[in-house]
Amino acid sequence: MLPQPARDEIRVEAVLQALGEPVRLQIIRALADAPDGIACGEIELPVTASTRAHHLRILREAGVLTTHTEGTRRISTLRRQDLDTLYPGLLTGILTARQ
Amino acid sequence: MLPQPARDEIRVEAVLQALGEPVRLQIIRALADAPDGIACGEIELPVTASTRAHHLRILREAGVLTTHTEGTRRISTLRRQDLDTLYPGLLTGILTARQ
DNA sequence: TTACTAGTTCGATGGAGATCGTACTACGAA
DNA sequence: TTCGTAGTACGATCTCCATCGAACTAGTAA
Repeated sequence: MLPQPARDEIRVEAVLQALGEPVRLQIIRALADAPDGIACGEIELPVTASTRAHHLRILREAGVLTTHTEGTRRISTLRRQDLDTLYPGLLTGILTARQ
Repeated sequence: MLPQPARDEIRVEAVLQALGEPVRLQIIRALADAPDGIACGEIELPVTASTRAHHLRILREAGVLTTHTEGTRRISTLRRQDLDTLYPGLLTGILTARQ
């Protein structure tokens, strides 16, 4: 598992800043549809692989998602329980807002 | 009342981007403590008046707060009901996260 | 009128960060 | 081993935006 903040190290400023970017919001929505996680490359995004890796790092370091390795692939999963515990309703509020 | 988006014009991207900035989050927290609104100048912020006005405009145009004029003062209020309707739990999630 | 106060707008600046290409690592298959 | 694939790290660039000072508007008071 790649380095990430513990639940009590997650700061709401970092979470909101991480979510306030269109590409990263797209990633979050893709992850929300994949409860068992998804490989980075499988998310359709209008950016190159290196930019994608950059955004995933931001999200991971903010505590929004967790990443573990399976062979050459890296599976990312929403830290839904941690976020729901810290900020009840936040994630749901964002995800249900999908038009 | 200053120009602001109607409830159905509020976009979650704009809201999250507006909230993902430390000074603006500080403003939101001050507003949350003042249900009847508060004059911009009364919020303690580590920025000049013009920067303050800039942030308030961002928040207003995103649909997070509403502003009306009382004499020379501009009173800002959280659009709590609109936000709760659109993104139930989001605001509460953020505000209860205050350390 | 004049003066003061509250706040906005404008233009400029500086810094942060989104983006990319390239080089790199790590794993799996042939 | 060699090759291909998945993904990351680094350095450079470029755009966005937070910030400021200065000028401006509008209301209030003397």
